[in-house]
Amino acid sequence: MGKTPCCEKDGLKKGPWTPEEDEKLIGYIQKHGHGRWRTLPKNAGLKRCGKSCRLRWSNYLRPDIKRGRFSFEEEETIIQLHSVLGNKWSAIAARLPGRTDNEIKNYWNTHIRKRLLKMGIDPVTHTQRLDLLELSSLLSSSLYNPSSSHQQIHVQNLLGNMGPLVNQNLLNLATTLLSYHPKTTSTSTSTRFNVPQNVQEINPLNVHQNQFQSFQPNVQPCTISSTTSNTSTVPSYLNDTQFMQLAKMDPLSESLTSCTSWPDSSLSNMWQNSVGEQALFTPAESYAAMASTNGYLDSTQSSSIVNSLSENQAFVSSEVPNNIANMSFSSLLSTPSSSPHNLYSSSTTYANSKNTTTHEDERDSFCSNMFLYSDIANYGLNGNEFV
DNA sequence: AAGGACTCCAACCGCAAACAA
DNA sequence: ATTGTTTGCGGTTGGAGTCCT
Repeated sequence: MGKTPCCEKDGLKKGPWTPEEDEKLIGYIQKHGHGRWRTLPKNAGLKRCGKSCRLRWSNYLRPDIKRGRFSFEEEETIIQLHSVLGNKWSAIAARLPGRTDNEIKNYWNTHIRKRLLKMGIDPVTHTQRLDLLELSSLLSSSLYNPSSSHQQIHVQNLLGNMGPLVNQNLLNLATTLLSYHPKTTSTSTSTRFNVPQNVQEINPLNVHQNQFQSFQPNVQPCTISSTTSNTSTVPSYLNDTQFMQLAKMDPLSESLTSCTSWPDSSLSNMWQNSVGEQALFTPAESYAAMASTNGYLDSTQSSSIVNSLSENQAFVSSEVPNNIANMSFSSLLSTPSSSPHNLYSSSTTYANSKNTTTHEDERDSFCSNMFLYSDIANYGLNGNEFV
């Protein structure tokens, strides 16, 4: 099945197209249609190969091509489709009217891919990068296991290997956590940690709820507004301790994952004190986040939950001060150390960000939220089931 | 102001599937 | 069924434009 390369004949032009060539090509196709691409250039008076003409037409000159920057909706579609289709650019392009596979491919490689890497998301698998999960787990266990000096070395090696993907905030935090172990120091909680100022500004709950809901309308965020919510599905016989015990025994149990509000207990107070009045997490999700950092779970349970929670995982525990509790792991990933990371903030809710939030900044936030919930979509579960 | 580094994207290349004879 | 041709696709490259020092 030989193939004679159509472009190897002498005298055929390569490289950028001139306006005159474009004109000739457009004129010919409008008059005759493209017909056979191989014979087109000769008929149209172009010193180009048919392949080059086809590419120029389909990627640039076609009248139905939409030019200009990608909209949020288009970006959302690309990411969503890529998580299902992979690098099937033509299949993705078929779902985006006016966009070409080449354009989408370029946009993915130059913008989206980099942004995902920045957020610690593997652009191939669309999941949290394993090395970062491992770091998360190690940091957590180092916090609550004073004898894990070998793990501290491991963490430091890991940080070293991650190179440019780790920003100064993460290094500072890791150093701080490893230096000031809560169980090995006798200082008060308030002085135990030396968290960089800009880290304290990160609030994982300032998400774009509208975007989230439009992306995954069947998932309803759980709002914890009252400790005695009458929407509670927690069995009424469960008190604080029993809730914790049940969660400890079987954190993925149906009775817990179906909880939409807290038992009437100090648990909810603790959680709300940590994250504020409006929380997007169910009690079970919140518990899982706390339990995984408190070491209540074994490694399998922990990693399962951390995987499920994805971006939602927060370093929350009664022993961790609020400024750390409010911080999601991914929010520490590589960003210019001179500017606060606004991964979870909108331009209107981020109190300490500059008012001149850029389009790219908004996309960062938008993107992160989409991935947060595209994982849920992948599991085919609703918000209360995915713990 | 200069030039080196970096980014972005149009265009190219090679492969394989689809089609035609 | 076989062989040659066309088309489509995804990865890669080159160079223009921009940024940084």
